[in-house]
Amino acid sequence: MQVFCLYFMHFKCVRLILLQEEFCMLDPKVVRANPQEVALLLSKKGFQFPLERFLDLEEQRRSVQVETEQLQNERNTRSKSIGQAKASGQDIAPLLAEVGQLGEKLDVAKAALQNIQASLDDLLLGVPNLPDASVPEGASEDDNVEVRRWGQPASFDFDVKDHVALGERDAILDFESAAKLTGSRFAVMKGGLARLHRALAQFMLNTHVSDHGYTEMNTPFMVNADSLMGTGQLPKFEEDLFKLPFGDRSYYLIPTAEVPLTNLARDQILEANQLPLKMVAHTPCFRSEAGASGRDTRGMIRQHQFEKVELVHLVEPQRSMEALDELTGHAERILQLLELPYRVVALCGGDMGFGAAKTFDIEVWLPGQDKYREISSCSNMTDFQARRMLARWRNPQTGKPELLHTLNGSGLAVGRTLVAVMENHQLADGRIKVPEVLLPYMGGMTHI
RNA sequence: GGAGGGAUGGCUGAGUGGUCGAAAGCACCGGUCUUGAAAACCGACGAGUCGAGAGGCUCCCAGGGUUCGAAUCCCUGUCCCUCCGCCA
Repeated sequence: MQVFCLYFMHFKCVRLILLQEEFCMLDPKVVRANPQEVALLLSKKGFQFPLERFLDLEEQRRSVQVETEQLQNERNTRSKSIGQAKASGQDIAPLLAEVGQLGEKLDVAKAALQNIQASLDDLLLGVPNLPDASVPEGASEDDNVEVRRWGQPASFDFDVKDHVALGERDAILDFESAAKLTGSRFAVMKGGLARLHRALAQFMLNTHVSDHGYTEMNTPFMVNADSLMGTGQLPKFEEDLFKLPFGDRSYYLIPTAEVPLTNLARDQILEANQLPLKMVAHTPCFRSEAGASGRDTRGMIRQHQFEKVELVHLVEPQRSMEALDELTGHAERILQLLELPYRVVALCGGDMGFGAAKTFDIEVWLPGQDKYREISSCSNMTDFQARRMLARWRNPQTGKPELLHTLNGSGLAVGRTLVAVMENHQLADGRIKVPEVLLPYMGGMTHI
């Protein structure tokens, strides 16, 4: 409780600070106006902003753009006068001669501008979102700050098994078969365990729809490059994705439903009365885990394919930090109903994702590993994704389209939740007790 | 897979080489009227970008091309619709 209060007060301060600071987003204008401050904030995330190069490119862009626009203006004016002369039956030959080399000069200027612009875009697309002022300093997960705990890890009067050992009975969790079918980092589930896995997903989906006011969505599991650009997985993190060549382009398997759900707002202008838009989807997720060889190779914690129930909010900018608390709470509620002890940590700058301004991880207690492990990650992306995908709403106060704020969080990762249920609700004989809230989904099965 | 048609502002939809960033309607916003609201009427009303401002520039699916000048003509691609074939 004490922790909670402290956390809350802290949060209030942060909101105040945010209101004063204009540059809580990665707006080109903002970068231009406060390059030093931006660079400083980004360094909190462990990112070194190429300040010199940016300022240099900006300077070039400015002068070339002015030149180009002047040439265009001249051309437009002259073309217009040719049209008028022609209409009034005058001789236009001398006018045509005058415009002669204007076109060539314009082409040169345009090409130069395009080059500079492309370099600038390249640079800016690779820059992560600015961390919120409340984000703890730090380089790795060791610097994350615990915000609160729920539940008491159970003490067992027998030797606890991890989920891999528990799954060996009758091969209900079968990694060997999966390796035969596909390769490493896949799993086959059987019988009651497969059903429990399905029950978990159904239960989460139902809870978010019925109790938390989300709209259930069903989306494609493959997306195009534009969508991944919008949410920030591309261009920087292509090696984390499964890519499917298709004709002369490629589709990608979604690494999270955040991609299709958030991109629904791409190139849209939403009316204020449509907000907040809260969506939930149950999808498989595919990750190459390129940078994780050797990590979590045992068991179901880190797979190439897993299922997840994902929560996405699209909200007015002023409300986004509030929405992050709400979203995190919705994910937590699933763990509470499943009677799984967990803690919530605020990620430090160095551990945060590319597009996030603020992230809470929820870590569930795993008796088999004797530690808390990530089971959900809830982030406020502020306007970072919205800017990339041009997702906007019409602000009634200004009458103008303005960028939305986007948030997402797992509610929850189904595979990891299954692991947590197995390990936390295991019995001395190696069976698993089905949590009460899942009984309606289990067709009379009380144990597995 | 074959044959056609289409893509224009928040939406519907006109516009086939020269003041077209674009008619009209709807929606939204402001006002008149009303106890209040609705209706009616009047007015404003796309977005981005540069600029202190005046104003400039860009954008009519995307990318190329023709032209002094392209929403409009040509080429390529994407998506949508209709018909035929195939299909869970």
